[in-house]
Amino acid sequence: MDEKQWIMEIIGQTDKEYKITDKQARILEVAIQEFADKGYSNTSTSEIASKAGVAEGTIFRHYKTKKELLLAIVTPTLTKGIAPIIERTCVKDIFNKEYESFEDFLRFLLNNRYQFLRSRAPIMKILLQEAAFHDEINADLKRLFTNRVYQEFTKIIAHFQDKGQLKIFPTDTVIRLMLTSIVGFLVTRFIILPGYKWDDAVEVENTVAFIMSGLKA
Amino acid sequence: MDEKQWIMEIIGQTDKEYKITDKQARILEVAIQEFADKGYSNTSTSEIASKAGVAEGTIFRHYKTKKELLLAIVTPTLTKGIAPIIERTCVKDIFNKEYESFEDFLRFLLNNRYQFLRSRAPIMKILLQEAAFHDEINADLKRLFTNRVYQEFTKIIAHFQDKGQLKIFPTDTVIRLMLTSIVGFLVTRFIILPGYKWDDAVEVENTVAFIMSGLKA
DNA sequence: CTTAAAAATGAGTGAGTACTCACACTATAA
DNA sequence: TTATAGTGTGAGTACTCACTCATTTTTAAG
Repeated sequence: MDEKQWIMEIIGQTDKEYKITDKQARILEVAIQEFADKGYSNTSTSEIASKAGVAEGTIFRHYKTKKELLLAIVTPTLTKGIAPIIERTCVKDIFNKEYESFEDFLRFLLNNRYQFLRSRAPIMKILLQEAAFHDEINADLKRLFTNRVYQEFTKIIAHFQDKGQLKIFPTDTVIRLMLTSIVGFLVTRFIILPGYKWDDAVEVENTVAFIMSGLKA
Repeated sequence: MDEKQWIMEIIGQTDKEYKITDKQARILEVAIQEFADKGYSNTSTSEIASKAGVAEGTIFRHYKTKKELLLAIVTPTLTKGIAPIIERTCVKDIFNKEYESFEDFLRFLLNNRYQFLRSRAPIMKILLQEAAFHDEINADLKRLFTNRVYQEFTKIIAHFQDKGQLKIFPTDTVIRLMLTSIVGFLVTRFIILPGYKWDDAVEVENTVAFIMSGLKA
């Protein structure tokens, strides 16, 4: 259920029954695997086809081009993944005063993103790699960041600065330092050194403590 | 002089006169540009040749394969860049007691790496992108990190923990938090948002302060 | 069963790829 | 001048790539 949750995001329907053949699922599975391992450009459609036990033409029945296959894999994790969860789950709760302290918010955010990435590390690797070269991905990424993440974070930081919990620092700098530590942790954990023996709970706690020391009033 | 310092690193000789033709220099220049802009796999040798105003055969006169050209570009920045400066400049000075405080060391390190990357951002982008897929690069990176950076940092941290300046945290965690903030700053500054209007001196100072808050005893 | 639509096939296509090689040019030194 | 070695050339080669399409197989409803 949890392991293949991404496939539902890619298909686009969670509840309704949606036609998806075994072969289509295998194409996606193999494509994600290979794109993450060897890179989009170094993976041929014929290779995806043979490893998925499918004819090459079958890929192009479902996806007009190879790039469309890439975007089908990457876009849901980008849009349904990054933006809404931060907005709805976190921000709403914060202003509903579920979180009394910035530290609680930070802890929730880090755990939440950790859980999200656990089952999507390969897709995220593809996303980070290819964002550099495909304008479609890059534009989406920048738009989502500035319209959602950045705006919401600005509000949250102002909120907790007003409550006297945070240093009065330039907002951009606070966001940079905070995201750098969070993203740095997640990227190190899931992409650079996924094999290292982490005690994840401890690392999360240390990271929260580290960020808080630098930002609290 | 400073802008094309990388070419000396690539040729391998700083002092001695070393034969390098105009065309060879143009090949390197164009290759770096294109690899950084569009990625190694998406850049063809014929394209490099035409943009450098050179016949395609000329590239293969100097570099047996396309990959050899990539490694020629990337290896010097990896070896002559990352490892020795940290080792010689920083570590030596630290144990010569030029740095009384961890904060001074941190400030020096950040400024030093900042200067280093300023003229090598495109090469560093290529390095980070391609390290994921080329074992030659990846192996070098891991070897240099564990044998140099990691070992030296371990000593330095122990040194300042003994002096009572640093929290007694697990060394691995301290290194992770510290490097995450440093690398995060440099990558954001030079690769993700090079066009953003940074006040670099201020950002360096804030980053040093942020790291120190989280690590000092 | 019949039948029609949907899914799947895989040989085929043309464009593009990294790389080669026989030849030409140029510079230096005898 | 001639000899030699390094540099440069670009048409040519074998191959791989993403993508097509006429055909076959599978699915599902009547």
